[in-house]
Amino acid sequence: MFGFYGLYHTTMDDKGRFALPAKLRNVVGKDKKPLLEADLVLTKGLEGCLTLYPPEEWADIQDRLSSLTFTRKDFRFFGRRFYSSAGLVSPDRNGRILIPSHLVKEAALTKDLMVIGVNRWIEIWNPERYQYYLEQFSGSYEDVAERLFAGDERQPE
Amino acid sequence: MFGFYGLYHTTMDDKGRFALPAKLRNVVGKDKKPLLEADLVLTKGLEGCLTLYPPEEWADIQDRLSSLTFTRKDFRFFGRRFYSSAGLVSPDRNGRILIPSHLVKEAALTKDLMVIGVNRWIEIWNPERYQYYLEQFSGSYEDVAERLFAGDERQPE
DNA sequence: GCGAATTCTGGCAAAAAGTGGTAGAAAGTG
DNA sequence: CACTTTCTACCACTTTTTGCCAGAATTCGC
Repeated sequence: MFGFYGLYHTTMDDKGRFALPAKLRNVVGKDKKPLLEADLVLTKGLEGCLTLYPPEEWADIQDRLSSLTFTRKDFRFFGRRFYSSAGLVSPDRNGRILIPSHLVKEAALTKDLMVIGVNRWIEIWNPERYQYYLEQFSGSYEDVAERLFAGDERQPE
Repeated sequence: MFGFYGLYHTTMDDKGRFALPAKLRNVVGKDKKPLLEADLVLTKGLEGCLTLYPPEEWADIQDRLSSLTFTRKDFRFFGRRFYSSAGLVSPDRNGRILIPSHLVKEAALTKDLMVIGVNRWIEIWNPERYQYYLEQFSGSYEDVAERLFAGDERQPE
């Protein structure tokens, strides 16, 4: 029912902190509690962004990853990469989050940030990188929509 | 729910001690007790790193290994190599750990260390070696991720 | 359009983490 | 057995981090 929506522009200060946009901060779950209350997990996302997960969503991801066996080389690689680029963060009294410096580097973040709500999680992008990402896929928004809903008998609500 | 995350850069002094990054030191289990309280097991890991296990995780590994039969040549080899390079260590009052000198050699450690959290354990790397390891696999992060999450058909609520 | 409330931002101060060194204990050696 | 050397635990200082406060700016409601 509820989720994170929207696209926001914000800035990171010289300590690596950024203010979580209020619209995202106040999103609540079904228990009416803010989703971004205490401990969140910030991690390297796909296509070069950072992803911010609320606790429930993170637990879900960990469950799925726990089935990976570390006797396989590629899973070891993914595990190292994935967990080493994750970090527990929590908003301070002013709703700001400190981004670990190695993640700042991974996502090539500078002063200006783009923050987007993607339903169950939040993504943080370098605006230029996001722009570039969008351009690569430009024109295919409608195509993807059609493919996604192909064979889906339900009508959009 | 939570484990060891993140990537840290630290140094080893001339006695072979290194300060465990605070973010790793303070990780707690579900019983709210620090995972790295007393005795930890440090051992030769895969791909040329060292691995630091909290007690529970080590017990788990021991269980799994003990089910392997020692009548097989390769298991005997692995057992000898694995257990002989393991050692009990514990952080001093300042959160530093002394690395046994033979492990320093095994992992080709010098003054600068890279410490990463890999969920259930911690790995210690020679930074150059880790860099080299990453480069060997570069590009496969997104691939592995897609394979992992392939077949995930959940619809938004 | 104005006032009130909320959100944002820079800076500071207390607390925590990191670092080097030293003294006491244990181990090794003649 | 006594002496020397190595090892280990702890102490004290420095640096960094982090949580918090106060003022500025913006948004929202009336």
